[in-house]
Amino acid sequence: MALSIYNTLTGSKEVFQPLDPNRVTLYVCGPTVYNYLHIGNGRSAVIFDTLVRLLRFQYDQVVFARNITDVDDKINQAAAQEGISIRELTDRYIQAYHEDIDGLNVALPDIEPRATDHISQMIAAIEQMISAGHAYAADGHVLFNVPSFKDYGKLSKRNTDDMLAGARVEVASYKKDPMDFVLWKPSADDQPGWESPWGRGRPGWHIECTAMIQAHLGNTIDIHGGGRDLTFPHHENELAQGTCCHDDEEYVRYWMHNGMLTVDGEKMSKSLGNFITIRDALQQYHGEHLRLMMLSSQYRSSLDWTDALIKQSKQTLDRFYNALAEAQSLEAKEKPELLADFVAAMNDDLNTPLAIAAMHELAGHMFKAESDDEKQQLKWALLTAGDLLGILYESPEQWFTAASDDAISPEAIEQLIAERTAAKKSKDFARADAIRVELDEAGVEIQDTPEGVRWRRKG
RNA sequence: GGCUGGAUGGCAGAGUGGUUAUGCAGCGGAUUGCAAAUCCGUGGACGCCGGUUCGAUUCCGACUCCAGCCUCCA
Repeated sequence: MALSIYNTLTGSKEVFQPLDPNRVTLYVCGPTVYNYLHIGNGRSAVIFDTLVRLLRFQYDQVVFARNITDVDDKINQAAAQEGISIRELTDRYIQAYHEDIDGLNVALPDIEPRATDHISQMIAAIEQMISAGHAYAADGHVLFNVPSFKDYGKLSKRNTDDMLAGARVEVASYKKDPMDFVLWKPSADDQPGWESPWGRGRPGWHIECTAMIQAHLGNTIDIHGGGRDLTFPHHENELAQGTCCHDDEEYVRYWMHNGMLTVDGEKMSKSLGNFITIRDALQQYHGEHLRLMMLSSQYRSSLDWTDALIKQSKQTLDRFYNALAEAQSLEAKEKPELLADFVAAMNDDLNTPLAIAAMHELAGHMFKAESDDEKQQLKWALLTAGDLLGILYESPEQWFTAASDDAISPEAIEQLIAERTAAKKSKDFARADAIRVELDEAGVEIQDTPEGVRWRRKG
C-alpha cells in the first residue's frame, strides 16, 4: 500500500513517488524565533515529525530539513528593545524551541539551517534571478517581478487580478508591478544588515527557504510542508523564486499544508495574541496527551483546542497503556500483518484518526488475547504503531505511577495498600474502603487484580 | 468583497451511491466484598432546499453558517 499525499498544488490526493526512489527529500518551514512557540506551531511540528517517522519507516534514506528564521523585522525590533544582537536573542529562543518540541517528542531534523548562515546563497540566488530577467534592483531594493512568472497564483489558487481588486495597501513607487515582492531590502545603520551588490541590506522573507533548499537538498525537492497560512504569500512566492532561480526546473513536487489550531473556534496566532505557548501547555499537561490530541484529527482539518479534547486523549492513552500492561513482562514479537490497517490509514494522506482507530482494535484484541504468543505480537504492533505516531514511549508502569513533586510517595502508598489488604483479610471492609478513599483523595486509584493489587495515579 | 476549505449521533472524529467506523460519555448485564480495569449487549447522525438516480449522508446546483488566506503568522 503506497503512501498518498494531498498536494496543495494540484488540489488532489496523489500517490507519492520520490524523484529518487531511494532518497526522499523534504523541507518544512520552521519558526521565526523571537519569542516562545505556541501550540499551533507545535501542531505543525508534530504533524511533520509524524510524516517523517512514516517516511523513514518505508524509505531507506530520508533527508529532512527544517529551517530557523533568525532574521526578520520582528526579531530586529525585539533585539533592539533589549539592546542585544539578533544572534543573542535568537540563540535564546532557539534553545527554548528545542526544549519545547522535545516535550512533544518531536525529533530534530537532519538539517536545521539558519537564515543568517545562508546570506551569500541568498545573494547568489537573487543575482541569478536578476540575470534571468525575473528580478530587478530599484531604490536599494531587489524585487521579484511577478508578471515574469506565468504560473504565479497556481499554488494558492488565486489570480493577480482578484488580488489587486481587493488590495487596500498602497503600492511602493519603485515597484514595476503592484504584485512584485521584495527579495532584498536596504538596512538603516542601526539595523542588522549584510553587504551586497545592492548595498548594505537584509533579505526579504521568502528567499531564505529557496536558498537553503538549494544549498542543502537540491534544485528539486519531494515535499515542502508548512501551515496552511503560509500558502500565500510565502509559498506562492517561494515557488516563483525557486522555479525562476534555476531555469524553470521543478521546485517542489508535493506541497503539504496543515490546518490551523483554533481556540474557541478562532485561529491561534501571534498577532491575535490569543496564543498558548507550548511551554505553558507542558506545565499543565503531559506532552504525550498533547501530541495525541494534535493527531486526533486529520492534519488538513483545523483543530479546536479544548481541555475536554486533551482529557479524551489522556483516556485513549490510558487504554493503550492498559493494553500494554497485559503484556508487560513479555517480549514483543514482530507480526507485520497486525499493522496493516494502521499503516494503510497512515499511508492515506496521514489519516491519523483512522490509524488511532486501528490501534483501538489492537488494544481490544490484547484484552481478549489468551495466548502469550498473541499478546507478544499485539505488543509489537501497538508499540510500532505508537512509535510511528510518537506516543507510547513509556512503560505502562511509568505511565501510571509517575508523580508530580508534591504527590504522595510510592512508599506511603504501599504502606496504605498493605494496611488495606490486612483489613480485607479480616473482612473489615469499612476500614479497607476508608483507605481506598484516602488514597483516592491523594490521587491514587487502587485495582484489585488476579495478580494482586495495582495502583496508579489519576490526573 | 474575492479566493480556498468545511458543516456527520451528547462530545471528538473516520468513511461510504444501497449492508449505517472508532473512542469517550449514557443505558443494561458479566466480573468484584464494594470498586477500578476489562468483557458482552444497547440507543443515537449525516446543516438547509432542490436536482440526478430504482435508491444520496455520499454525486450536481443554490442557500445558510463556520474557518483560513487576501497584511506578519505553523
